[in-house]
Parts: sequence; C-alpha cells; structure tokens
Amino acid sequence: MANIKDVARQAGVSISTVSRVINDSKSVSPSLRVMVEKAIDDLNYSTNSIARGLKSSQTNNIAVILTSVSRTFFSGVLEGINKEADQEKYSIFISETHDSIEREIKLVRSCASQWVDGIILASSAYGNDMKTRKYIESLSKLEKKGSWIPVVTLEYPCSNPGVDAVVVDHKKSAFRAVDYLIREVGKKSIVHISLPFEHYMGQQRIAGYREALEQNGLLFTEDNVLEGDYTSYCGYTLTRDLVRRGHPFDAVFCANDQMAVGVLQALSELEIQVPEQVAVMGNDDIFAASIVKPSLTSIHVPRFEMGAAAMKHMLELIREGEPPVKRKIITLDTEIVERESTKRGIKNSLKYLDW
Amino acid sequence: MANIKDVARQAGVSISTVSRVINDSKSVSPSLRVMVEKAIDDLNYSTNSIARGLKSSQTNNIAVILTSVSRTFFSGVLEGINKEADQEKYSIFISETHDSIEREIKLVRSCASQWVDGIILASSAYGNDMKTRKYIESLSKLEKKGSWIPVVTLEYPCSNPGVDAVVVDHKKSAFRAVDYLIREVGKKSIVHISLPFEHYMGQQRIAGYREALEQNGLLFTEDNVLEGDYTSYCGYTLTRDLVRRGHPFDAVFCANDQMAVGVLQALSELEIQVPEQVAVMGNDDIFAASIVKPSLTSIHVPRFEMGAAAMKHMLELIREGEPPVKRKIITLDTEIVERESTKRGIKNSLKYLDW
DNA sequence: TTGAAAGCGCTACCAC
DNA sequence: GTGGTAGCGCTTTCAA
Repeated sequence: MANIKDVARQAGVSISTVSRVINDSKSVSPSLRVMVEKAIDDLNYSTNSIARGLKSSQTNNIAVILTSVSRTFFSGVLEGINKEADQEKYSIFISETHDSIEREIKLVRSCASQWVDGIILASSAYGNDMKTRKYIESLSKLEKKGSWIPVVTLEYPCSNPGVDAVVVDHKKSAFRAVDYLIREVGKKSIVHISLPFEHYMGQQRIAGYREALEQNGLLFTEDNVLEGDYTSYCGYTLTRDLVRRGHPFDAVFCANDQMAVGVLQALSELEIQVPEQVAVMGNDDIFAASIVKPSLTSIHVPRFEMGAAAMKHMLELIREGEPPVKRKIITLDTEIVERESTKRGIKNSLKYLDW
Repeated sequence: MANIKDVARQAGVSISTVSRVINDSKSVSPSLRVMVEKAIDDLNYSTNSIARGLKSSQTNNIAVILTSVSRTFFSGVLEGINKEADQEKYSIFISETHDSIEREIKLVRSCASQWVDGIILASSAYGNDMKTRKYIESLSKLEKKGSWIPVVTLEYPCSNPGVDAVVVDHKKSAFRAVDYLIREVGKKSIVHISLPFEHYMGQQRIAGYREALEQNGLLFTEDNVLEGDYTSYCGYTLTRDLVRRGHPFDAVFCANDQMAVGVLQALSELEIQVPEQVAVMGNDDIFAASIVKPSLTSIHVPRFEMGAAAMKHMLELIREGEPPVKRKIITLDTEIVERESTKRGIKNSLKYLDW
C-alpha cells in the first residue's frame, strides 16, 4: 500500500500539499488538486489511520465492550449503536468479555491504549475486591495524550459516579411485573428466578419483586427466590426441582427470557397447565418470547433505543471533550408485553424482525 | 496516560531500556528492570499500540467483517473465532456491513488502512459490476507497509482465487435435505424457499434441490422455487400466498431457519397439519429450530467450528507471512437434525446453550 | 548492558 | 498557495 510520500512523488508535489488535498483544505490550486487526486487513484492510496491517529489523537473508533454478542439482548443494542454511528464518521469496534472481569479490564486497557475516542461498556464488574474497585475507579480517568476518553455503561450505572450510563429501572420493572401477576393474573405464590445474586441488576429485580409482594399484602420468603445463571437450562432444572420438592407456586417470574423458556419447557413436560396452574413471565422480550408456545409474557426492554441513546450520548461527550460537571444517567422505559403464558387466548403477534 | 518518555524519566533510565523491559528483552540488568517495572506501575503506563504498530507494522488486531452480528448464524461463528483468538494474543475487531456492498468495501479499506493483521470476511459481494469485481480482485492484494494482509472468507469461496475460505458444501446439504424429504418422509411436491437468487449460496442450494428431485425421478419446476429474503416474514407470506393460490405442495424446504419459522406460523394459522399434510425443513439449525412448536427439522451447520477453523487458518497465514502457493478451501460437514416438523412424535431435545 | 538517534506515516506550524 | 520540518510514541539499529 502506497503512502503519502509515494503519492507526493508521483504527483510531483510536496507531502504537505497531498495532506491538504486529503483533508480537504481549500488552500490548494485546482491544477495541483487534480494531479494529486490522480496520483491517489493510480496508487490506490488510502491514508494510514494509525499514523494519523498518532498525530491527531483522534481515531474515529469507538469501542463497544459487551459480555457476548450472541446474547440476544445485545444484538438489539448493537443495532442501535450502529445506526447512530453510521450517521457520523465513526467506526465501531466490538469485543466480548464473556463475563470475565479479567478480560474486561484487559480489554478496556487495550482500547484505551489504542486511543479509541470512547468506550461503550456492558460491564460485569460486580466484585468488591481491590482490583475490581481500582478498575472501576479508573473508568472515569481514561486518557489518550492527556485528553479524556469518555465511557458510557449500558444496563445499569457503574459505581463510579464519574461514568455516565443508559439504563432501565430494573426495580420498577420487576415491581410492575409482579404487581401485574398478582392483580391482573390473580396469582399469589410467585417464585422468582433471579440472576446471580451478586449482580446489581439481579438485586434490583429482587427488590422490586419484594416490594410488589408486600404492597399487595403478600409475604416475601427467601424460599421463593432462586438464583439463576441466565441460561434456559437453569430455568428448566430449577422448575423440575421445585415440582419434585412439592414446593407450592402458581407463577414464576424470571429475570430473563432464556430462563423463562426453560421454565415453560419443564412445565410442559410435567403437563402443568400454563397459565391456569402456573403463569410464567420473562424479562427482556427477546424474539424467542413470541416464538415459543405458549408465547411468553415478558417485559419489553428497548434494546435498540438503548444502544442508540448510548451512542448519541457518547458523541456528545466526545464533542464536549471533557467530563461533564454532573453525571448523566439516561433511563428508558420498559413495558409489559402480554402473551399466552399469563393470559389464555391472547393473540400472539409473531414479530417479523431479523434475527 | 503516561508514555514511554515519562516512564524513562521516572525510572531515570533511557527510553531504549524501558522499551527492552516492555518487550521482554533479556539484555537488561535486574536492578534497572525492577526500577522500570516500578515506574510503569506507578504511572499506570501501558504501551500505545498505535505507535507500536506504526513502527512494527504488527497490530495484533484481526478484523471480522460480517453482515450483522444479530444474525444468529454469525453469533456462533464469532464464538469460535474468539475461542481461537483468545489463545493467542490477538484482539478481534467486529464490524457489520448489513449486506451493503458499499459499506463492505469501505470497511475492508478502512481495516487495511488500520493495518489489521488479517481479515475474516462474510462477504455480500454478489454483484458483477465493475466496482464489485475490482473490489473482489483487490482482496488478495491487501497490504500494509508492503507486507500481505491475509483474508479468509466465511460460508462460501469468494470468486477471487487468491482468497482462502472456510465453507460448507451448500449444494450437497440441500441435496441431502431434499433427498431425505423424498425418501424418508415420503414427500413428492416439495417447494423450495430460496435466498435472493443472485446469492451464490442460494444458487448452490437450488442446484442441490434440483439434483435431489431428478435423481429421485421427480420433476423440477420453477414454480416450486420461491425467492426469499432471509426473514421469517417472507416465509410467512409466501406460504399464505401458495395456499391461497391453491398451489399443491406437501413439503417446504427453506434456505434458512428464520423463513422456515414463518412457514410454520402460516401453516399453523391455516390449520394445516405438520408434518402430515406439509413437512417443513430449515437450514442452519439455529436454536429457534428447537424452540418452536412443532420443532423444526434443520440442517446443522457447524458455526462454532467454522469460526474456529477460520481463525486457526488465519493465524497460520499470518505466521507464514505471504500468500500460499495454492488456495486452501476448508469444507466442513453438515448434518440433518430430525425434529417434529418432518417426523411426528420425535423427542425434541431443547438445546440449553446460551443465546 | 546501556543510550543516542533515526524513522514509521502523518499533521500542523512556520516560512516563503 | 506551497514546501520544509518538527514531532506524535514507539522500535531498532549502531556505538559506546
């Protein structure tokens, strides 16, 4: 690949002139401009963004660090991010942590050292050890050449108050879900399959679950809260286990849809009627919710909007160039999407989106 | 973020020495090494990979260019790619073309100009116009600082014979699927919902479909081949349309699972028995195939292995440093996964993978 | 074993 | 309008 020097030689002009043409400066005569453009075309030259970045400290790259792109939830988020990025000249750089905090730390460091212009992060830094805390601390102080690299977290606010976030109110969502199960569906013994207990989001949902029970005069018992691990397999086994133990319940609220699908599968095998005997509710409203039979009532999380909002906010932060005076947390609304797993005979509109 | 100069000053040594420590050269005295390491730690220094790349022309970044990460098919591929990359020191850089050839061309150029060490590409360059051909031509000649940037394509071999690929035999897969529908399921009027006709993979599958019919003494008619667009919506509408027109058919073979899910939905609404009246078969075996009811018979494509093989091969190409004498096309095997949409009463083992 | 200095490809500043 | 040149942060000779 030719470099700027080659182009200059080929066109018979100085490097400066070539640079001016590339960067669209007006102070270059039409004749020279034409010659340079021809040389660029002849040599199939394209400017080396590494070297450019080294000088200008602007790479036009934005890193998106997620736990896993195959987690359906994040696919939608990515669509939103991409949509906003496309309109500007930014490229997106996706990497995956697979829920490993070590990998997350390594990736953030690596992105910073590559001088990305910003980082959109779905963190799994739940721990409270020294190393994790130091890492979280560092998130608001990432720099390249002395200038600030903004970080925006997804899903929940990171514990560093210097980092902005785009979130949904997990507690409120869970509250409304359980309140709905009690008041609209008429259930009384609601089991909650949660996320790993250490996860902030899981804790929030448990809090919402509890509040809904108590406000409706029902008893909160720890027996009814099961620790899940995101997978549909755990929903499946936990449910079979509940039934085997003869634990009484007439509804299950799961912290994500994958687990709820596992619950449905187990109930179907055990020939337990949904929703008459047991109603099931998920969270996130991924497309699988509308595909399973019975279709799954879930809480719709605006994933696309979440990604778009994160990117939009990121662009603002980059434009401003320095940490905002006051932290900004953008909260998006969720809503319940009612389907057959809580209400018999409801018409299930299969979503015809790309997946 | 501190730079190497700062570290050198802090440690009271030369830049060269710091560089030696960073790059693990042995020719540095233990005492100095300790001082430098302390300085690095104190300043929280991490080496700027941009500048490093500028000099060494090795960035340790590998670009993965896909149509869309939310297309379930590619999620699995990414897992495989990541698994292999993790073992080495490479970072993965994912971007999406959304089936736009312009975007694809732009991305490849941009990656090359960022001096990635290699590009794994799921191309949508089906066109035959001048620009596309020139682009495909260029794929085997990507360079940074005069050294070759290897490209490996996924899913199908690109028409440039200088580009290696990891693929499955689409024609053979389709052949086996249709042969199975005829001989095992006993169907005779098989409709094929294809990909957009211009797509190489779609053409291959149609060829396999045709061959299976003919080898089994059935007539191939163009009426039975419908052009699809990947979405479940098109499977849905095409099926309703067939039925409305009174087109006779007793099986549908779809070029992907999404379309097959749409077919199932339409048949269910029309109260047509699956598989007795109409058997349905998909392609790819994404997890949705095991979730729908009736569950969907499909062709399992080893996505994970595909990604892993592509990455493995990429690392070899990078190690060798120059184009191989002979093009290598790695072909992986597919297999039929039998479920309820072609065989009543078969036990459906829901896959408990992460999705 | 150590340090000085050239140079990777580019931009930006300063002269002319 | 144009060209010369310093320098971004790093690696890599070459000398000492």
